[in-house]
Amino acid sequence: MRDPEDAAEQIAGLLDGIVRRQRRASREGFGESVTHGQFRVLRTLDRAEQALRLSELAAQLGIVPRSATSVVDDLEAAGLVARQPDPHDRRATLVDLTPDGRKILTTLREKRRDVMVSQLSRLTAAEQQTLASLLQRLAEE
Amino acid sequence: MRDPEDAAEQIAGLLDGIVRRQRRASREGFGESVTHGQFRVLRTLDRAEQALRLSELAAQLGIVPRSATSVVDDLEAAGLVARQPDPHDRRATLVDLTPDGRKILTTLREKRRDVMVSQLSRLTAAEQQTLASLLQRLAEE
DNA sequence: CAAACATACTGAGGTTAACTCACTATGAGC
DNA sequence: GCTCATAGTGAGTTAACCTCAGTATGTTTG
Repeated sequence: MRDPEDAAEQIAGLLDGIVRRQRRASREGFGESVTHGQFRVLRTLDRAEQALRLSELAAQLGIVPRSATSVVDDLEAAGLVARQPDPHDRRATLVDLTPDGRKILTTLREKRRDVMVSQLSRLTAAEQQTLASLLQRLAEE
Repeated sequence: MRDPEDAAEQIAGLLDGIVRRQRRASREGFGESVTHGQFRVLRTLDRAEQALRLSELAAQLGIVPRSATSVVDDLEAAGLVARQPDPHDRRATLVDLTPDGRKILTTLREKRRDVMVSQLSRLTAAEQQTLASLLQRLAEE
């Protein structure tokens, strides 16, 4: 066989394929409501449990601040997040979930979980646990 | 109440983050030469070990044929793949790697492997093996 | 065997999720 | 008070997808 893919190559390819499929399924599942990128913002804000500066939000998402501005624009127009000035720094704006945003996030999480279930059900609970912890270590900074 | 992410949610998020980071690193690593999408085409053709119809290529990539056309256009312009008419069906075109394409693929694989090494080195060889096999099962149709 | 249907590719144009570069407003250090 | 750094955004670009419609060719069938 020609030049077999080594472990790194193979894992990279598998990750890529799985995420690709999962992403597509999410898009269908989410329907018109919210894009994947918007979902990531909602989830990040929820996890923060407080309003975040736009730049801090961007950092947590791993994107540049300018990109976060656009996503927040759309979410704000949809009434799912709100901007407010940072009282301590007039350059900064704080972004937080609105009640509507919080509500829709719950729904989306359920949909996304449903989407993953068909794939994940091929693994036992113990295997899922193992997978999660391995991925966790991969994901660390 | 804030409903901790269950296993599916958590795994989905981790996969997403890892691939995002890996993709960005690849982009930097690949430099000007070839995009991620183009790399996927080269890899698929190489794995096939023969020329593929454009539609078959698209199917293996999990994209619609129209999208494959564009990637192949660019790769052909760069001299990394070649189109030739299918002798058995004048509607179809066969796509195959050129020697240049094959050569660059080797280089790219090395770069991509390097990119993953820093992440993957956090796992032992045995853990990498486990991870690969779990992902393999997730990735099955 | 011609009409109807199916398949293979591509032109035109749109979307998502990023990016850079350059700008304004504000804050901080000397 | 001047200089430099930081926060956000306008303008414009890119990659990687998508759909819809069109042309050319193959397949089936009445």
